[in-house]
Amino acid sequence: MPENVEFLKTNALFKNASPQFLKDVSAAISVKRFDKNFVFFINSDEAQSFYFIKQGWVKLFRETLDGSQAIVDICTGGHIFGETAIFENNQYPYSAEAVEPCEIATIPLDLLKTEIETNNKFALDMMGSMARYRRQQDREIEHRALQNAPQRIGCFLLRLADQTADGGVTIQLPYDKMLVASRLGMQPETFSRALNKLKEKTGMEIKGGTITIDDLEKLTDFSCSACSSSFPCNDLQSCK
Amino acid sequence: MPENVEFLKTNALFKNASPQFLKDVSAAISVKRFDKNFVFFINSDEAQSFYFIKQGWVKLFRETLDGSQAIVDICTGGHIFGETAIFENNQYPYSAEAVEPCEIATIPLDLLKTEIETNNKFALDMMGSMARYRRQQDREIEHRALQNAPQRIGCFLLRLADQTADGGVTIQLPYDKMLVASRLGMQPETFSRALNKLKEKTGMEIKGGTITIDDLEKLTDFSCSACSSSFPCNDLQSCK
DNA sequence: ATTGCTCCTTGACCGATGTCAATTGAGTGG
DNA sequence: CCACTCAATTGACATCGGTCAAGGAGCAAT
Repeated sequence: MPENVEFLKTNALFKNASPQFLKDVSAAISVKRFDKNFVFFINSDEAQSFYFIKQGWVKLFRETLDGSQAIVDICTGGHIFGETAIFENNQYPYSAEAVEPCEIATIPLDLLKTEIETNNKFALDMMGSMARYRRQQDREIEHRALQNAPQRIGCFLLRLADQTADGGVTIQLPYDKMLVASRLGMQPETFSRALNKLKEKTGMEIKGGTITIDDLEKLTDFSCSACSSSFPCNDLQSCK
Repeated sequence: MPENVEFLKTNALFKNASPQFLKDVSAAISVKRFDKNFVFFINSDEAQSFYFIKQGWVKLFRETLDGSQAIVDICTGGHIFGETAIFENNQYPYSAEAVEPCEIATIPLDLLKTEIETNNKFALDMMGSMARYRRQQDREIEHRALQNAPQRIGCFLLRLADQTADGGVTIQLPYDKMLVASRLGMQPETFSRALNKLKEKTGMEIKGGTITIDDLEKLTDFSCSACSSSFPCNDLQSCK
């Protein structure tokens, strides 16, 4: 396997990639650093490439004419984005922007398309990846419908936390509180207030983006009651 | 193509199905009528079959411990459901219930799985189907975040209406108002009030489940302003 | 240390939606 | 035709979250 594409293996999607695909990608790939706020593409742009995140966070979103944004997803290292354009007449179905400096590999979509069409194992992995995303979206819709703001935050924190930890747990917010808020579909003000309520209910400690809680169960009791998943939603992988 | 499976072709997913698959399905398929409220399976049941709707409406949903439901989808003739269990360790990821008497074909999941694994064209169609569903879900999340209740209803009606019609249009609600309400993620009371507001704003006429509007543009003006899709969201097919 | 910037928090207020209860209306079966 | 049931509407009220505006806190550049 060519050295310069070895990092692809951190994404399960590529575990059955063909040698030919890897060779082609190796020849065509471009890895670069991008500044915060760099826009990779915007919704309905003609798609030439998909992207693999080596490091940093990227925001996927759509926006209305009046400027309000709906976050589609927020991805980080090991994840790809823009690949769904294959099934959308080669148009990106959302916009993508770096939310912090990041290191990104750009790969021609054609190669991915060919690989899907010719390598059945890969196609299966792709479907698995799409199904995982679907599950995540379904859960998202359910959460927005059935959980209130503090519960949604709690659920979000649980997914960041090490579920196996027994004693106290420290959770680090992966990015801005503002961004977490929009990721969860609420305003920054609401987020701030809801986080406070969560603190009251569970006795967690909050210092900037660092949150410490001595008993995870308090959090699950509070958050997971309004969710259809059985207790810790550990089946929820992050995107793709 | 065996006669007793010809109806499968009403779903684009099966247009590249292999002769062997069709033959196997033909031998294993069971087509039956089911009463209203019949439960095909519940969330996390072990999956043996997937289902093809010949006629009637089926509700896909998940529910929390305390009994509140989140509608995943509401499907009708030509659509399949339960097939995603393939990617979910053979467990159904939601519950399915008939919302009216319907005619349903039951088909072993194994056959579908084998076909996906061995027929690449079919696999590609499957991915297209999954991508379409994904687009629908993304749109759904966006709608819930950015549109208010009357706008969501308007958007729903637009998708039911014949977009090409120029003069007056008559729209028939496909099922109970209660069910429409939960499909749109709101309470029946809210739905009732929001529909009234929509009526005021657009001058539509409502008689039971029949809605007449003389100018569709009034509806798009009102509903589509809070949506990122360019005007008539005609790219939105119903599920699968 | 000072300035300026952005993120975050807090307060006050309001509108949208959910909740509870009562009533009306339509369809069904006796 | 009447009683029953369930869908649908309507009213009153509570709650949640959004909006607007005003600080405060952290941080970088000077």
